[in-house]
Amino acid sequence: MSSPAGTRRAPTQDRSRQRVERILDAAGHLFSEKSFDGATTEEIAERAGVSIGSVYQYFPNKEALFEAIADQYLARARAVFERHMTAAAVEGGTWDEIIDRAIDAFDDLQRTEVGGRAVWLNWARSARFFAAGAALNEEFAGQAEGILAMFAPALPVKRRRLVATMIVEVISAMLFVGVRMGGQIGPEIVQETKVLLRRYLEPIANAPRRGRKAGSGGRSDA
Amino acid sequence: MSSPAGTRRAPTQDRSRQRVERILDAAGHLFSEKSFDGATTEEIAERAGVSIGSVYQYFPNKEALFEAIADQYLARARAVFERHMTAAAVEGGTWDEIIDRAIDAFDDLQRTEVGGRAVWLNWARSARFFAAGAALNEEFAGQAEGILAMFAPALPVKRRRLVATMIVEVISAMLFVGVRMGGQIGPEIVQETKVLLRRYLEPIANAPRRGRKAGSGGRSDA
DNA sequence: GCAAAACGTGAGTCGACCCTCACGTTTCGC
DNA sequence: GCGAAACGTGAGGGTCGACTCACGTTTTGC
Repeated sequence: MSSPAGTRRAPTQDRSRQRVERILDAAGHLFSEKSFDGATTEEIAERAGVSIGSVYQYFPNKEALFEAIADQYLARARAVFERHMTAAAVEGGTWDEIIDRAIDAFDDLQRTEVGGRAVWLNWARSARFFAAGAALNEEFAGQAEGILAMFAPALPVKRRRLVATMIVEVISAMLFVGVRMGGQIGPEIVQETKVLLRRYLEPIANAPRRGRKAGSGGRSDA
Repeated sequence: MSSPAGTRRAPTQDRSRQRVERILDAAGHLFSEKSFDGATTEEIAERAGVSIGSVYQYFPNKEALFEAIADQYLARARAVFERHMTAAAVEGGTWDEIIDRAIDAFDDLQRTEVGGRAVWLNWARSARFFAAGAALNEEFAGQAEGILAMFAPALPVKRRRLVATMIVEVISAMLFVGVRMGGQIGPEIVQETKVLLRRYLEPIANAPRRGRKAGSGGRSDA
């Protein structure tokens, strides 16, 4: 994902590394405020307190800026998500707690990471950015599937995929609402999303966690 | 919403009315395939089989094209939605049937109306189009609230608004998935969305329809 | 049939924006 | 301290795309 044609110098000094950070931060803000096409490279440079030439010193073109942001966000999302999930697994959390943690993790991430808004706003647009978005959804759907496999082993594999997709889409929708609302999601929306997913998933698996065989008292979930 | 500054001639002959139709159709397709910024006016004219001059004969600028599409879509959405809802009310449908009908209505609409994809893809982007999107969500949330008032009178007003918002957001998410998938939503996603909403709304109101007092056996729904 | 109005055309204008490059400045290695 | 490498700059080139306008064609009203 790093510049096949038109490679640029990689920053080696501290000064330049900080500048690259500032550029990416400015780009993230502007891409989420005005969309990829709406933001100009000039604006990005200005907001970063840098000349336009400096931007192109490290990024071959405008799209590379977006890709760098998407990569950063993906990495952070992966880390945050995994941290929450393994913590929940190790601490022996209940099903409900897993859901709550997942939603809180994304809420946190969205609240602290500007790149997230930029990515969620722009990834569905043209075929150009489809890759980044598809990677995100694949990533998360895969994680969700893994968790479903743990907590609802009786669920048929094919249906497991569908349920995982629904979970990811609902959470995506919540994040998108955040983008629409200018970056922050109201806490009552977050809370209600937990309710929504709990009720959806309740019939699928409500046993505490492994050991007990799934299906004891649980519905069949056609 | 129709051109305050830079007004253009309104088509009076049949020939020109058909041309305007073709232009809007082409614009709808291109806006949903390549986004508002991605589509050029030249392309739109070409796809409509019309010269660029003809486009500007009836629309003062590119944004006016989008606004016209949004208006058309809003009108059709309102009509389809109301038709389904009043039919359900008159025929004395159950709670579940109302949900199914609502989802089917949107699915239908999205499947037949190109403007829908254009609107859903582009409305959240810049502040320019926020109005159209806000109008849509207001419209639908209001409708949902009305139905909730009918079927779940015990639900506090404040919470009713939140639940209505969640319903609209979930359905929006489904429509957005359709846009991502190139225009069509898989039937299994549609089906699963019904399941999702049914389970979410089940504790809120599952009495058949008025007459019986709400809350008979139903949970309190904190 | 004819004038007038409506309609249709597309080469051309104008501004915006991505990106380059030749030249100046700072940091590094020794 | 000094040469070299890395870094920083911003005016300007080149392209692209929204929009215009002067002129030709079709339809309408009578």
